[in-house]
Amino acid sequence: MGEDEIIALRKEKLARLRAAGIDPYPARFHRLHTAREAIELLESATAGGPAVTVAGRITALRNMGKASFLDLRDGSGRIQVYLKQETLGPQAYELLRELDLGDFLGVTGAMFRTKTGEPTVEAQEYTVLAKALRPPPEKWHGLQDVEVRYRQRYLDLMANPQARETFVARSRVVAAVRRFLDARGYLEVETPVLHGTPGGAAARPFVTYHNALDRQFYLRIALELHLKRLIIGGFDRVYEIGRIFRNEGVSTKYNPEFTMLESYEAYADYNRLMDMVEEMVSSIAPEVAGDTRVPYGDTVIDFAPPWPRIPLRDAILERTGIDFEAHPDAESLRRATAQSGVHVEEHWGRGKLIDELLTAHVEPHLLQPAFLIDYPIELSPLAKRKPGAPHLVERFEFFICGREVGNAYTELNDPVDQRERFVEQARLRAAGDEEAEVVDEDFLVALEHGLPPTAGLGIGIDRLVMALTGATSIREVILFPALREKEGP
RNA sequence: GGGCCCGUAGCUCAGCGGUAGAGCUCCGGACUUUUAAUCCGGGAGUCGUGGGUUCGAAUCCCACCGGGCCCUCCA
Repeated sequence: MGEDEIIALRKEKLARLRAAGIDPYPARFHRLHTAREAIELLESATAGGPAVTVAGRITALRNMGKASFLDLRDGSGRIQVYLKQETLGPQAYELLRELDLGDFLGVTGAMFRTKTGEPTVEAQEYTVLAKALRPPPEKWHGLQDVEVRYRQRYLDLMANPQARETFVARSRVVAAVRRFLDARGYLEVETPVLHGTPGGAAARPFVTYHNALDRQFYLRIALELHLKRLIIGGFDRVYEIGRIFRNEGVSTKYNPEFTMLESYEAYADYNRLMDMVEEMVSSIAPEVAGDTRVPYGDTVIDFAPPWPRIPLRDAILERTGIDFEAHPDAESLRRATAQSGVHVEEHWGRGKLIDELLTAHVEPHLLQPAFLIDYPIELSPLAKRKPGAPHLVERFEFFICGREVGNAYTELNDPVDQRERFVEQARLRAAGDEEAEVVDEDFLVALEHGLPPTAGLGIGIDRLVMALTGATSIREVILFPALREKEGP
C-alpha cells in the first residue's frame, strides 16, 4: 500500500469518527497525570488501583478481539492502556478500529498491573485528541535515514530515544551554565544580533538589509565587542548565551549558526578563567552524564580538573619539531610549515601559519580536556600582550575530543594599542584576508572611556554538548541543522 | 571546491543485465492480560531525476538533484 493510500485510509477513518459524532481535533483535554505520575501513583498506592487521566501518542496497538492494549507516549515516558469491550461498551469499543499508530488519545481509568507486572490503565473511557494522517516511522528499527532525521527532526524524536536524550542533555547543559554563572554574580544580558560593523572574531558574516534605515547590517559573528562595552559601563560580570552566524562551510564540526556563551569579568585575567572553565565543565558533566568520566568512541573523556595548561609554542614544537619562536619572519615559518605536510599559501602571515600548525598537528591529539596558552599576537587582535613577552598575548583555547571548544583571553584595554591592532587588521583585509577584523570606531570610542582589566571567555555550546554526550557530528546536537534546500514538492 | 560512498514499498533493508523482493507498517479475518502479541489471508513501487548503451537496465555509462564520510576552508 502506497503512502497516498495510507493517507486516504486515515482520512476515511477521520470521516467515520466525525460521522459518529466525535470531534477528532478537540480544543482541549484535561490531562491529570503524566505517564510517569500515573505509574508512580500505582507504585505508592496501598490499596486499590488509583484513578488516572493520561494522554499521549499511540505508539503501539495490540488488538486481541474483545480486548486491546495500546501504548501511549507523552513527554514523561510511556504507559500501557488496556481497553475491554465489556467496560467500554460495544459502540465505543468498535470505534477503536478507527485509531492508528501516531494518533493522540486521552484515557481515563484505574491503574492496575497485568499478570506480567506492567503498570497499566484500564480504560473507563477514551477521547480522540488528534488524528494523524501520516504513518509514523517503523517501530522496531526506528528511523535511520539521517537526511530525514535532520529534515523532519520530529520523526527522529518520535522514533529514536537517543535523539530525545541528546536534546534533553543539551537543555541541561545550558541550564547548568546559567546556574553556574548566576551563582558567581554574573548578569545575563542580551545584545544586538544585527551589527553595523561585524567584529569580535575571524569569520565572514552574513549580510542583510534594513529597509527603513536604508542600510546594510551584518548578522553577528561574535558577542565580544558589545559585552566589553557593558564592562565599560560598569557591569563587572556579564554573560550572554546567543546565536552566532558565520558564513562558511557546513560539516560535522561546523554549522552556519551556532550557540555561543561569552562571559566577561572585570578585575580577572585568563588564569582565573582557566580555573573557572575547569570548575564549570567538570561540575556540569555529572549533571548531564552522571559522572566526570564520559565515554567517547572507544575511549573515555575525563573532565575532572586539573586540565593540562600547555604553551602553544611547546605543543607545536612537540608535535612537529617546529619552534615558531625560531622563525620570527613569515617566510621561514612558511617553509617549515610546508615541510611538516601542511598546505600553505603565499600570502599567509605568521599568525595564520601557526594556526594551521595547531589545527593540523596538535588539535586532533587533544582528546582529553586541555588548555593551550599564550598565543602569538598576530592571531589575537583583541587580546592583551603578555608582560615580558610582547609578541605573545594572554590567551588560551581549550580542546576536548580533538575539537576546539572555547577561547579566552585577558582583554586588550589599551585603546592606543587596540587602534594599532585594528589598523594592522585593516591592512590584512586590504591584502585580501576577508576574515580580518574591521576597524570599529564606535568600539574604540568606548574603549577610550576606559575598560578595567578584564578577562573574557567564549565557549561553543554545541561543541561542549558534543563532548558531554559523545556526539561525533554537530548536527546531532542542533535540532534543525542547516541543509541544502530540497528541490521539488 | 576535490575524492570516495549512498539513494529500491510508509520504515529498515536485500537484489547488481533477463517477470520487483523480505521483515515491520498497512488492509480483511480469528482471538478478553498483550507488550517486536500470535495465527490465517491480501495489498503495497516513476527502483532519486533525465539522457545513453543493449534484443532487454533497479543493475552498465554520462549528467543533474539530495545525503553521508574524508580532504580543502573555517572558532
